Amino acid sequence: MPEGPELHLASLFVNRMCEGVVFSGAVEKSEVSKNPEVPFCCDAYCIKAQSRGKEVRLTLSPIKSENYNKRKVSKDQSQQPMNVVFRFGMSGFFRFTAVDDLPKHAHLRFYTNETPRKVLSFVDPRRFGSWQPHGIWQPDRGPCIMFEYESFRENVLSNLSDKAFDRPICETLLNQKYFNGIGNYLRAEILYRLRIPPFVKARTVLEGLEPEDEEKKIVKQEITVSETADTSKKKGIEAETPDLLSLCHTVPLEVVKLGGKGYDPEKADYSTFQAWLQCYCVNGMNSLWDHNRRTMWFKGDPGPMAPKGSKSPKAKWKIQKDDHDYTDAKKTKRKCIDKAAGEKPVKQTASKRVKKETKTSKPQSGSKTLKSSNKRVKAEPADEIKKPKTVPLRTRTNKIKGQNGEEKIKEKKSVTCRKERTKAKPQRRSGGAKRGRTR
DNA sequence: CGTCCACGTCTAC
DNA sequence: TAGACCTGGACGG
Repeated sequence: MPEGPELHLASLFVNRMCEGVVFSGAVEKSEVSKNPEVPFCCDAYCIKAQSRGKEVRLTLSPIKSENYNKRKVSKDQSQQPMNVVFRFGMSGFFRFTAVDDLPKHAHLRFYTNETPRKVLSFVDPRRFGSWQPHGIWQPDRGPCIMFEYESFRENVLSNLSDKAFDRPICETLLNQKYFNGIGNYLRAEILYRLRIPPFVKARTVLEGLEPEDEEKKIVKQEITVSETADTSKKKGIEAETPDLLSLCHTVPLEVVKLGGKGYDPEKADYSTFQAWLQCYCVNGMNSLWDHNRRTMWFKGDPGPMAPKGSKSPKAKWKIQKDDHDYTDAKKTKRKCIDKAAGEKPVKQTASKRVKKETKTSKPQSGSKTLKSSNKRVKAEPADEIKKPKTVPLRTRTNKIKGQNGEEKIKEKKSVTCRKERTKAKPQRRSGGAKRGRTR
């Protein structure tokens, strides 16, 4: 769930689920996690959450009450609240379940004092996420794009001489020192709204923007289009087009407004988010790897700083957007991709990506299948449903798969590129081997 | 069964 | 500017 909106939704989730709930005992960490233990233990405490950009902070507060902690009242050094700051990596999220339903990959757990007990878990399958006990907002991260808009804007515009702005705008947008909360799907959606070519120098795009941004009332932008149009007519004021920094604020807030649904293909209503996406993973859009080999989705011209010979990664699961068939759009599907890919991909992107050492590590926490293994209902009529649950959008009728198959066109070409993944073989065995590095 | 890809940092050459 | 760090889903053979 990891971009600003998802982190914020996670904080809302925690506050909603934990309101009035009393937690008790020690905080428990999974065996496999390399993150630090959280040295907090209390007979009765509550949990509150707050988000800032791509971080979430939980505050564990001992409950003062004669009912709780009575025996140690004398202990003047009564426990103080503790902050734990989380980063979600690529796959982190919070869950609140019965103890018996502890999710797989629940790496940090807070237990309630109920009976039966329940547990708030930080779940993180890939373990790229992290937490810091006694944590503070990471100092190098800038103001939150959603909830510290004015200082965010100020921070960017007063530092345009920083070499961070020498890079293509799409890469600078991932720099958390200036865009705390923007991630890969947001950069695509934001640039797409303004049709800004992603590989144009960031400074070029940003210089000239007004520091204040006073005239455009952010609130106004949340009104429906028609309404806005109306208003501007009445007042005779031309509704100003939001600039890039304004969209860095409002676009993420749109996702927050979608509610429980952010980027999370596992959720049942993932389709709501999918329907919201206009560019990221949308069929018909172009994509290229940026200089960090992150996929940049865009439409039209990539811009002058596009990595030469960059390939367009093969996207499976592209979203089909036929619904509103405004004019063109549609029919272009896939052709764009071919084009990008076709531009003589100069395999140069060297290779790398070896790995795959099948480690022997066992599924740490319990076996997923245990208890209610039947979770997956599989109600659908087997035979030919194709699994891609992620493609619920209508129109999957004909094309879909077939279109993917289209790769056959230049397949040989792509094949050659792929091929060169030679090199290194897994060294190091799994498990305990590495493990050094603290913090 | 093997390959590729994924919402993000981190840190060694 | 490359990997490293991880698991798992979608696909291809």
